[in-house]
Amino acid sequence: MAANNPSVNMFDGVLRSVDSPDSDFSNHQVNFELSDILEIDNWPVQQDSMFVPQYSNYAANQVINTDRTRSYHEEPSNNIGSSSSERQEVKDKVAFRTLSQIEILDDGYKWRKYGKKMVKNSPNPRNYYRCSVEGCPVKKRVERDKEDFRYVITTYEGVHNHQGPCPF
DNA sequence: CGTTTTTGACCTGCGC
DNA sequence: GCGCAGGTCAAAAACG
Repeated sequence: MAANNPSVNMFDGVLRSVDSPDSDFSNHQVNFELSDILEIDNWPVQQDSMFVPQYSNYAANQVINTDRTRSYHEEPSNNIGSSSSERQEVKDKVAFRTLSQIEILDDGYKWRKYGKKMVKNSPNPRNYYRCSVEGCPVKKRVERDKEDFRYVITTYEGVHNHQGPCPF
């Protein structure tokens, strides 16, 4: 169901964090250093905050394609027997697809891998990462697209507790 | 020597 | 209730 046409539009979609105007993502915008190959002008500049990961580690001839936009909130369905429901805040879960050879996308944060799993219906494993900063609930899930091995599907979950360790 | 990766085991939700 | 599939833990190895 995923449109496998990698050579067409560079930026088919943009990742934006809904309902989080001052999400931690917003102050984490980084300009791409790949302006040679990326048509920045085609970037569909959207409203409020959008999250532009930092692809500084990419080779110069890599093609970035942020394709999918998905974000939803996990709302409390029914808390059975949970008296002190720790339903503190909504969980931002965003997933996007990136055309890249490498899967470790340096987005400025430090991640610690805590699991790997082979998923059914896909020959590729799925890697589970967690933000190295203690107390930070952000998790990240990286897997290759089963249709196109050239794509990497990254799923962020949660909002960072801390200021992003921006090395620049 | 501290931090991260690796990897199998364990846990849990869900469908049958 | 059981089995499968996805998600997490944790101990040991690997790494810088």
